[in-house]
Amino acid sequence: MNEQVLYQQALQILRDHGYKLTEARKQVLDILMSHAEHLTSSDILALTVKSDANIGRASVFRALDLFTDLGIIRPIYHESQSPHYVVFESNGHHAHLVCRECDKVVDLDECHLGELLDGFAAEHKFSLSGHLLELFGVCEDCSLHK
Amino acid sequence: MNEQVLYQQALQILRDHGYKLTEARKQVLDILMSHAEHLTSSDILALTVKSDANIGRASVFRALDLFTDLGIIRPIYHESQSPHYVVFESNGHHAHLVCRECDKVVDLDECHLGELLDGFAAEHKFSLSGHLLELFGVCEDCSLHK
DNA sequence: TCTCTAATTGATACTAAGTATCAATTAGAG
DNA sequence: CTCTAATTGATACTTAGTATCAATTAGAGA
Ligand SMILES: [Mn+2]
Ligand SMILES: [Mn+2]
Ligand SMILES: [Zn+2]
Ligand SMILES: [Zn+2]
Repeated sequence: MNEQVLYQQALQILRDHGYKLTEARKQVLDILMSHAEHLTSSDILALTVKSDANIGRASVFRALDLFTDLGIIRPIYHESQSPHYVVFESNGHHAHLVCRECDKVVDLDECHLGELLDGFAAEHKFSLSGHLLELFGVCEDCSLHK
Repeated sequence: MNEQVLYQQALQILRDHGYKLTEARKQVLDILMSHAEHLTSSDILALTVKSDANIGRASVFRALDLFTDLGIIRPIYHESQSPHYVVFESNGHHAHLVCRECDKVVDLDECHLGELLDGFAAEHKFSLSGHLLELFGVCEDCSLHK
């Protein structure tokens, strides 16, 4: 999906939840959306400071936490490094092939769960050994208690 | 699956890769296997020291890294806490329902990807908004280069 | 069972990711 | 334009995780 569209959608999510569209948040969003790679918080911090030296480190971490809470991004954890951030498509999908040897991460677009395991693995010449699937949503308790 | 079996399987994986079955590793493994919850590294460190005060902090972290490399466990990242560790079944499966409001995590046994999205969500009264699927294996390059 | 050594360990000091605090600034409602 | 609650940047701090290194040990081989 177009990064400009994702960026606008994210701004809308912030507005919808009553958060202010501050310079720091826009800068961090912009960096997240304009990098296809999975950036670490340190990467993001460095890039943000580089593009606007006035932005403080705490605000960058605060933005990442906020975007994560809002489901715009998600930290993932590969190796023992610090977390990398993944931008969700607006359909909330994100699928990876992760190599256990070299930690290469291949993004899978348009995942259709049914055919996934065999189909994508074959397509990318991966030999699979396992998977972790996380479904995000709202539980019954939380739906009721508000 | 039986925790005793998982424990023995893990020991076998260590042996198969030529790692020594040291007291520190066995203690950490034991704690991982005997707790169904998702423990953080701090939890695991505290429990290990509690059950054997001779074990050093570095060895606990080293064991977690090693087990992760070997695919026995996997760190997951919810909220901005430090990572929690997940023990993989021997089939390499692990699936969660994660509530975006309260961060509750529900384990899904026996996931069959096809029916998952709708079936499990309905069963657990979750309203889904997205998912992250990670397939682990070995990429073509790594298969060839060794 | 004993020997030998590479692998591993625990203790310790260190690094750096992430957080708490707080006075100063600002988005944006009215 | 005014006003104020939300947010910020600077800074100090906490703490998860790591690097180092001399001491110990698992377990292969004799
Ligand atoms: Mn990705
Ligand atoms: Mn689980
Ligand atoms: Zn690879
Ligand atoms: Zn909930």
